Amino acid sequence: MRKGFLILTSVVRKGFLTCIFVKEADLTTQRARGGRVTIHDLARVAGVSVSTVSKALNDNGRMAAETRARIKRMAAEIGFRPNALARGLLSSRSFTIGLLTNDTYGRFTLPVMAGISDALVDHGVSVFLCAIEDDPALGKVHVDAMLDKQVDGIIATGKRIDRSLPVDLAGLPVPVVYAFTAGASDSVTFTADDAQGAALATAWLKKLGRRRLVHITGPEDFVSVRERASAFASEAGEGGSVRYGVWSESWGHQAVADLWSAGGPLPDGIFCGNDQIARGVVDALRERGVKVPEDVSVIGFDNWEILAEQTRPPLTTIDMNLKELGREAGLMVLALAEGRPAEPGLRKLPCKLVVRQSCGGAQTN
Amino acid sequence: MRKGFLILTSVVRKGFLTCIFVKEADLTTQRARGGRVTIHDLARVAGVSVSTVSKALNDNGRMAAETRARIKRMAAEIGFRPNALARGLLSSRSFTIGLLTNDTYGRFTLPVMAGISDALVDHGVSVFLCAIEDDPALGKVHVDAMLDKQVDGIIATGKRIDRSLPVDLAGLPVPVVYAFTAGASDSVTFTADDAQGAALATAWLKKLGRRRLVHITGPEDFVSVRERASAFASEAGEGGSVRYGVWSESWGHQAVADLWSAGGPLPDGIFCGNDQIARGVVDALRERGVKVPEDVSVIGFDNWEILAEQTRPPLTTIDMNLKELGREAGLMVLALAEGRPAEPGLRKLPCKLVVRQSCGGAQTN
DNA sequence: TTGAAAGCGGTACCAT
DNA sequence: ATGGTACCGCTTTCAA
Repeated sequence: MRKGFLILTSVVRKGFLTCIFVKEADLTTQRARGGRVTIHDLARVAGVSVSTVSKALNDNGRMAAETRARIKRMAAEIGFRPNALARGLLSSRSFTIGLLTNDTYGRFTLPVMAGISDALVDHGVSVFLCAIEDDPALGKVHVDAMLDKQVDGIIATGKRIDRSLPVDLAGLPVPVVYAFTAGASDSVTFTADDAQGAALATAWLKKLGRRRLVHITGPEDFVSVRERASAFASEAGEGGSVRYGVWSESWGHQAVADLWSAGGPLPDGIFCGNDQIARGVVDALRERGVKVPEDVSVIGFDNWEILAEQTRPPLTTIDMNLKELGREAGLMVLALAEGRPAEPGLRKLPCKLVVRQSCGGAQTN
Repeated sequence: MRKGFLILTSVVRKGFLTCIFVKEADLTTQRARGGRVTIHDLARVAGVSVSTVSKALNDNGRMAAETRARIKRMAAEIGFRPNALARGLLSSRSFTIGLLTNDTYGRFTLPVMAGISDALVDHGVSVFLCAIEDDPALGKVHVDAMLDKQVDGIIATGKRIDRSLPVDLAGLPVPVVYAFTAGASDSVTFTADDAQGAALATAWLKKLGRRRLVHITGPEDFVSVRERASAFASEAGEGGSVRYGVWSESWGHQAVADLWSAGGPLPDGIFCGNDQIARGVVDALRERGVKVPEDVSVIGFDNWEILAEQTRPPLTTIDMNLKELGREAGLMVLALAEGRPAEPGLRKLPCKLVVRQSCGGAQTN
């Protein structure tokens, strides 16, 4: 079949090929190798050599503008798309990166992923997803697979900045960027600016006239908990107190019970370490007849929309801009993969305030 | 550098190479091309031809067992890993599949992804993640990118079985499998068995002695809502009534308010269309002093753990086995990619009951 | 302005 | 039992 095809096209060489012949050739070839048109097919159809086609499509080399245009038009007509594997073999660039994560639940990873993918798709880069739980063996398998597939770089993401993934990513032949997980000191790591976010939240409570502030948060062994707590403390001043616990609604409930039964002065502003705790706090307050936001302002952290929006009243909270963080991480691996230099170290990206109704203020409607 | 290296190794040909030389060669080569050792390097180091190396490592062709072992040992020593791009170029198999999803929030997609990745990593297959929101242009870009990268197949996942992704996946040169999204009738589609799940839930309520049953669920235009409702109706018999609404906590609240103010006989068992609704129902009941599970049993759907476990009391619910669904979808594309035939059509995978405390019964502790 | 040929890193067939 | 060689699809000198 290939032979007959050759004779056919050689008769109609030099651009006199009609559209009908193109279609036929296209169909014939497609059938032959599963729908893929190669540059050779295109060259035959266009009546030029493969090198000319290559140069025409990549806008390099010099040639008659008319020839280039004709080849491009034909390429579009027969739906030619270059094989990225072959191209990658030559260029040592696969336009592929690997995303390693241990965040199975995905509350943090998903927005980050979306940002990465979003930033990279414009550059023709695809993302391998590797969920490794906390299994070092699985991690190694995935890393090896990625390297075999010649990824241009790797992004490692996790749930907290003070723990590292259970795989060793040092000394890899490709750049590695970390997001929300501890990375090597000579590489770039992204995280949210916990201190700034906590300061933002606390300042908002103060701006609304709240003075007796409490911070109900997660386990003290999280570095982000400590950073937020310390920013809260310095922003809240004398009146502020911090209660450490766990990342759950029930802890929010319990903390409210503790506070209200302690007999001291009651808080009028509560900054919670995450939206789950805030949800528990708001529910507990409602159950004791304390009005939110009239009597007490409550502010969360994470802007976990599905939770924040369904809380009664909807939660004012801090958003860590995870998608943006993902974008930056994506652009960073890309830059490193292309050899552009970057300053190693930890980069803290600013958080933003999302105003709903649990604090009162701007949008109490 | 390469030249010197060649001379060095040719002196020590035929397997007399010491470990020290191997290391040196390894390092030299690594530096030369970014940490990657090729089969040619290995061949030189082992003092054999590339074809012999290839056969040795792939366990085909015949050769002295000792030679094979020696080559394998050296490969391991110098950390040789075949370039998957080159391999894929020859075999037309990239050991890569694409995962297309519009489930940005990821509650459904994540477990499915985990299952797919889990099933495929054992087969050396990696997964491209493509989040396309509901943007047809973005979808096309991702599909084209995947095809360029010669994926062996595509899995399309979504949030509901009665809507399709905003991208045309028909006539692609690779097999496409659908999960939780509408697919072409000549391809394989996986979904949870909504009717079976609903029947399971209803039967559980009946088994616990509940007789006045209500089903509070989502919008009637979801086919899964209708399937669950109809299975509920036939299992519940005369006593059962269905209330359609939206997928939110607030709807759960409101439905309870409606029921309790309607003045009719009050239900003693409520089957909710998802865990969010169930959460709203449970909260609303508690607020009106109705005891769960003593007075009313409530059962959810989805087993969204973070929500189900934090509800007071924790929700008994239906789990759609999404991870298993992902596994099956993964194995299915793999099978199709390898040319193994499969019966096209819709495959409904069974749901399972997860007993917590909101219904009473087995684990009321 | 265009084309032939080498080569990226492997695999497979056919000699030896 | 082992090696030479062609080739997968594309890019890139270098000649014509």
